[in-house]
Amino acid sequence: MRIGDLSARTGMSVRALRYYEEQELLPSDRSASGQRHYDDTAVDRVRLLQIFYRAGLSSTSIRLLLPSVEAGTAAPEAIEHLLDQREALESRLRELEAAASRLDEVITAATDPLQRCRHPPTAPLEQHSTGSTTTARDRRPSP
Amino acid sequence: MRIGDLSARTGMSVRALRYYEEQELLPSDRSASGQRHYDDTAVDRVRLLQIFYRAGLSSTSIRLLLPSVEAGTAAPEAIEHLLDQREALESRLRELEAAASRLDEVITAATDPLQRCRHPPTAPLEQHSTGSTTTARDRRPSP
DNA sequence: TTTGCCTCTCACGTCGACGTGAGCTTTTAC
DNA sequence: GTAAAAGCTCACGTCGACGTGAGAGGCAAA
Repeated sequence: MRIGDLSARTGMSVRALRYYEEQELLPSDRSASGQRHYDDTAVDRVRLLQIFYRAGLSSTSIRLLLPSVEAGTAAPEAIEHLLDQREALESRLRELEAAASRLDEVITAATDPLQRCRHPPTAPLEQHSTGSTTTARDRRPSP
Repeated sequence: MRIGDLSARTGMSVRALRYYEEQELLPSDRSASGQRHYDDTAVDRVRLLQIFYRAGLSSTSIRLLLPSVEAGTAAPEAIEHLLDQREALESRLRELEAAASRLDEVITAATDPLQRCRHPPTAPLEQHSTGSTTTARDRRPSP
């Protein structure tokens, strides 16, 4: 398939796909006239790239990660990097949970029809309960 | 306190604090000569801002959120925005979990000393088990 | 008053993942 | 055979949260 087909099948722009190749994340065969050609595995590759990009990883990190992910194994230095990235993801997860927790407090207070008691309206920097983050979801009024 | 003190107490750069004021997120009193002065509540405010910034919210979103968070309640349109941001956080959480899950697979396979059976080395785009994300953590060898 | 640190306001620089033409060649459809 | 559609390579633009001087003024101690 050519780049337009890959774009259609992955939802990524043609520009993005060329950018991935430039970053050595998405190799391509070239026809005699220079056009890029991909096989079906490229679709999965692009989706894998998107998983990492959307998680906030940089091109460089992904480039370091890819061989291990593809091979299903890793050299010792690669493992170090894997663990570093895993820890970074974990701390970003906790940051997101902290923000979600704050939003949940406000949403709960703002959508509670009974307006319970008179808590101090905003307890500054409350110890975030290390529990789950499933507090004030799905409260959007059904229209 | 002046801006240097606030910087020291929050860990944020002086430039960042001025930027927050520019974004109407951190008001300040000004002395006759134009220097910024803050009271103690500013420390909590900055920390709250960081919670949202680190979660990936934009200045604009935070500006819309802040009144509700401070007041502990919200107008109907504000509630809409609260729910939008909450949903955005949720989907970003899921993206992070997807990436973490992929890394865990690789880490497990790469650090497992027994190299279990002969799974296909990389199952392309496996259905991510909707369960928790606590699979292959804390495997870093104690040095 | 001088030293030294802090603060002020412009205002340009950065970095990363693409967007967006410009100008040209290749492939496809009729 | 020709025109539209798709591809190619530069190469500059973008956006957001600050970093980084430049140049000038403010403030407490000696």
